[in-house]
Amino acid sequence: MLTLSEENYIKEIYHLDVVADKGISTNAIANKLQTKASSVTDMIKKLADKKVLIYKKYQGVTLTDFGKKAAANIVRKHRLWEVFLVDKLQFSWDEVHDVAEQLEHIKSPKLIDKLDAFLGFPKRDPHGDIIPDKKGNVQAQEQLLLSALIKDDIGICVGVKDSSAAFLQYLDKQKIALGQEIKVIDKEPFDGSVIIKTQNKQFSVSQKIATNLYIQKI
Amino acid sequence: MLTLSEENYIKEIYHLDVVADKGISTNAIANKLQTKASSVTDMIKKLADKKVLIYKKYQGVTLTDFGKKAAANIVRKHRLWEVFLVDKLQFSWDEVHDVAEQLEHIKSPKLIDKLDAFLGFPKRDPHGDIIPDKKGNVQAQEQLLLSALIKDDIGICVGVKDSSAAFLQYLDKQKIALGQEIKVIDKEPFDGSVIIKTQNKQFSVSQKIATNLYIQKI
DNA sequence: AATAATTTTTAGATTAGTCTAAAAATAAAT
DNA sequence: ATTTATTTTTAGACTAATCTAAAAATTATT
Ligand SMILES: [Mn+2]
Ligand SMILES: [Mn+2]
Ligand SMILES: [Mn+2]
Ligand SMILES: [Mn+2]
Repeated sequence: MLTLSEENYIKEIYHLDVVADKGISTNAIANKLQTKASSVTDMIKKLADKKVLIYKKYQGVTLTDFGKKAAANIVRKHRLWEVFLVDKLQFSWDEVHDVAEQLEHIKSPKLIDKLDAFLGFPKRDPHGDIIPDKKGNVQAQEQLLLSALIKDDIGICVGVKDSSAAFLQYLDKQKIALGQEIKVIDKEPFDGSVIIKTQNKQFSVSQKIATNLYIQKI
Repeated sequence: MLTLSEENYIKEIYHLDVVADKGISTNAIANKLQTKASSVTDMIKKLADKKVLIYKKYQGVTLTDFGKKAAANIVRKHRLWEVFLVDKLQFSWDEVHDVAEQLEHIKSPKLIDKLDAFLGFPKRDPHGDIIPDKKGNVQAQEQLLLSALIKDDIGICVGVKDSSAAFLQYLDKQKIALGQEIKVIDKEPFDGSVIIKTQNKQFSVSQKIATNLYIQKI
């Protein structure tokens, strides 16, 4: 059985694992978890003992298959709870994360199965992130950042890379929601900003916005 | 802010407080929480520092108003989650307690308000226990144990005193559910058993059953 | 290749929550 | 009113999770 702290470490390592291909460094973990490197070293030793990850001194860590499954399950719970909060309890998408951080640690396989069914077996969470299935598998997703599109490309807005409240509230303000169609009218090479058209309105978004919004081309 | 352990102590003391009128003894708490008396002594000192309860050496403890409110809030959360599990996720009433023990510690006032509304502001949990309101007040309830009724009394089954899975499953087997009408046909003084009629069936229940079922006379 | 900078690990402390065993206080029984 | 039994508290120890400061290893730079 994993403790709450162990679960948080595993989940963060899992998220870091998606991008990196080498071992995940002690410092990278410490930054994400807002702890000190020395604390991370202590914890990864414990997690290595528990066969959750492979650790060689100074080489960083990689999750074992067991560790990956455990992590995917926590992510699954986190995202299902986020769907619950938004779909059933009318939370807005910028206020669900902290509560889901707590709910993801509730231990009851039955609860998650029933919640999944109650929600209608959702595929994505309110931020467009894919919900891992019961076995820990994550559906591949062919999506691009808005910044990767070119003039005249059309796509559906399917997710956010940054899911901070600030960014989500910006999107709300601009009436950009997931599921919505977006057309790239033009791009400004100088500052990377993108002129888009959505809901019959045409306006410019900065590069920072464009590199944090996932689009599925159609 | 209270830790998970502190919350569990407070909640148990609150439950013990309802019955006893003197201070709650160290041993009573230790028994309920399955810990040692020495651990309880340590914890109640900490809780006294936090103004949750009054503690005088060897005299047991009593909750302060602040402590009572905190406890009622945990109980409120526990019971609302139980309603959610039964009403929305189709759990049976004998399998919700352990999950609710975890969910009751989720910290988010907004979550509980929204959950309460989502559930239609229930007054009682699946075991017939009154759900404290937001301010920590508990509605008075005029209910008797089945064992306190006499021949020809009629009432509605409104709650259980023992909510162990074993007892709840017994009730399921006998098709005794909350909200149901029960008539006392006769009582056997020798062993305290009670002959009841419900749903057109007439049968005898033991004293143990009769002292664990709450009835509201009509 | 040697030196400097950075990262990672170790050593030692701290806090929360728990335990066992012994001491002290209270309650019960002679 | 003593003695005995029970309850409660204290003293000291343990584990989990964290920290600071120092040592060791790795990486980057001259
Ligand atoms: Mn989230
Ligand atoms: Mn999310
Ligand atoms: Mn319960
Ligand atoms: Mn209940």
